[in-house]
Amino acid sequence: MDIRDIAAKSGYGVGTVSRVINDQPNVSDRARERILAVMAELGYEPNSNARYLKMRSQTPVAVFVMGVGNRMFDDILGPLQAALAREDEQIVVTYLNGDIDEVRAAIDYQQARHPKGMVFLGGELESFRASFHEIETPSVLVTADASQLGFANLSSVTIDNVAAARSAVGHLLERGHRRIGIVGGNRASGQIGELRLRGAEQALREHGIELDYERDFEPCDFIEVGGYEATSRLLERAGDLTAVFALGDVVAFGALRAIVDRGLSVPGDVSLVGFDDTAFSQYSVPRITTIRQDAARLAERAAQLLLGALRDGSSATHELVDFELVERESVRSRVLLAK
Amino acid sequence: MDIRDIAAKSGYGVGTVSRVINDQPNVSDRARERILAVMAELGYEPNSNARYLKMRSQTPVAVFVMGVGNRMFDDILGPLQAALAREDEQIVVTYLNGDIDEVRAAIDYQQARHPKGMVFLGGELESFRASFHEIETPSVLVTADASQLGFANLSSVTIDNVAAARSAVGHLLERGHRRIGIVGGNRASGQIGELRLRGAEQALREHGIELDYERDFEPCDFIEVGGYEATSRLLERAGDLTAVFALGDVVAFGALRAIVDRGLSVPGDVSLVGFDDTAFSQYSVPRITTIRQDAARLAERAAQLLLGALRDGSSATHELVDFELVERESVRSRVLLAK
DNA sequence: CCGTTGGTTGGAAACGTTTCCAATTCCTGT
DNA sequence: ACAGGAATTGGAAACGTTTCCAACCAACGG
Repeated sequence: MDIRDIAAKSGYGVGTVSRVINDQPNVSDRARERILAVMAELGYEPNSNARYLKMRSQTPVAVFVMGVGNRMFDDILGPLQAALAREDEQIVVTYLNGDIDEVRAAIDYQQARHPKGMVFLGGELESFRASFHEIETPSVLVTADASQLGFANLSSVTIDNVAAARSAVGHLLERGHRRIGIVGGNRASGQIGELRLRGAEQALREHGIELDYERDFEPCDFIEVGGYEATSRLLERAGDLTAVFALGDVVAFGALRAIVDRGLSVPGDVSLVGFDDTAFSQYSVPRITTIRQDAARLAERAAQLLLGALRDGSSATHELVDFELVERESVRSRVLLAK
Repeated sequence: MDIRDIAAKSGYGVGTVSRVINDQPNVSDRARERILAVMAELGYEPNSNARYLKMRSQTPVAVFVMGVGNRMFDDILGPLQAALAREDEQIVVTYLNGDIDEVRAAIDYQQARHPKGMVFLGGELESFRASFHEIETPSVLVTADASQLGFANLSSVTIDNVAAARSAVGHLLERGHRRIGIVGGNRASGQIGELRLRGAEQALREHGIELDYERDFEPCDFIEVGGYEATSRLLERAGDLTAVFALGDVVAFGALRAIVDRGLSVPGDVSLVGFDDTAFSQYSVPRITTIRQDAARLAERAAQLLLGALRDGSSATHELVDFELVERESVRSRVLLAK
């Protein structure tokens, strides 16, 4: 069934029918009413391919989730989809784990279909420096800072990861901790781990401590098992740690387990701070002190930025949203002994 | 840039170019080679809208996730997308929470775009009985049993939820528990909660216990906060419970917190069994005894079923995959006193 | 040398829309 | 009653493919 069938049956021309479909002006109420009635009667649905072909509008917005298993991204995805759906934009999601070639292939594949827009959640973007500069499709990075990466053509939404990590580690330092280990982040997770690490380093330095990467830092993927194994290794070689800062809640969750499995208690023996404020840290035993970044808000802003670019062609922007340290039960104060 | 540009530049006709693009026979090697070269040189990408328009093939596979926040679904989504991507099928995801009208609107919306296929994760399908019978688009239900729901036209993949729940509660009973509370499941979560509840009921009955729905059961959404609140209420009114069976791991995670917040210990005072085997139960403190259903396998089978219907028009099937009770640390045996 | 066969090839038609332009109708003020 | 403008309308062209059919060519057997 065709737009022509509707035209014929309603007694109007295809042009008029098309105008009705697209809610355009210059259609008499009588015509609109009649056409709508016929469409309803025949159960007509416009063919989206023909439509998109003509309008040279494109396939849906492509979303890349780089880091399967990072619950934080799952929390962002729902609100993102909802916000975009409100404006009638679909998303096509591609889940990727770190492997660079796989990521590149996936991006090429999606680019080839000329998506209207693109959204990147997490991931290591550095190695796409070359190709990313040429992206003209409206795109937004969530959870990574496009301007810092040097992509002037891409928008982005993040919290200030450096400041947030600094406040997390600062919290530990204020509570008297001096031997602080750090877990999480690696090449595949890219900038985000790096920034948080840098923030941690700064906080330590402000207290006159130089981070020993070999001993007190252990990288890992943002998944539970990564956090578990990394923390086990860390504790193995640096048994005197009194606190651990996990670069993500998923990691923290694994870390908590690892600490307990060594027969230590949180926060009794080791204090723990996470990052993201996912359900993990809210409901685990003990509840984990963490940095809240509001997934819904991040998603909402990302959607607005993308929509802006889509609709008005507004240019690339970097946007910061607030974070907050939320104190829970996983940090214990240490009395500092006089030296 | 056009297929015509390629034709012109290569010196062949558009028909031949099209045949090359689609890997069809009846093209000389010389022609194929030349055309491929020109395509590469010009960086040509066929327009998928024009293509689909002509081929009357359709938009991507639509996936509905009914129950935002149920981590089990997040675990399925990645592998599902990967399996489909291997066969060059895209998915567009819609996240929904329970509200029936919202769900109906979303399904209508997607149906109108004539997706190639549809996949439903979870959700309450009962109220779609009327409309679901008319679905001709190849579709598969993951986590719900189409045949039991009476949808002969839809495929589905599940574990045997009844048997699994029975073995979970059976496990508790064997360990000497007699006062067992149940949390999770509600109208919006549909069949899945019902089936598990039924399994639990059976196990109890086999031990001569009749489930008191008013006292020992508390429904809730499959999210952490739901589990927390439901369990709090349950414990409030039935303080003598020695074990809790949560109908999903997310719920179990909230339940664990609720139990601890009442000053009770798991498994010291109250034993806990979950369902799904997500990362929650694997890494929480204590680790939670649960029913493993293999998300990757579920996803893989769902993809195959859908692909089968897409490619060979194979008809709707219901498939069962294995489950397994995995014993961890959240259940303690009770010595039964002689009565 | 010619009719036949089978593999190549070109090009027109069709897919179902939107958009533009010209034509028509309807008002309005005089 | 009529000119002039605005609102409405119809229809052709275009979007970028695939597909079908007719045409071509080379090889081959008689």
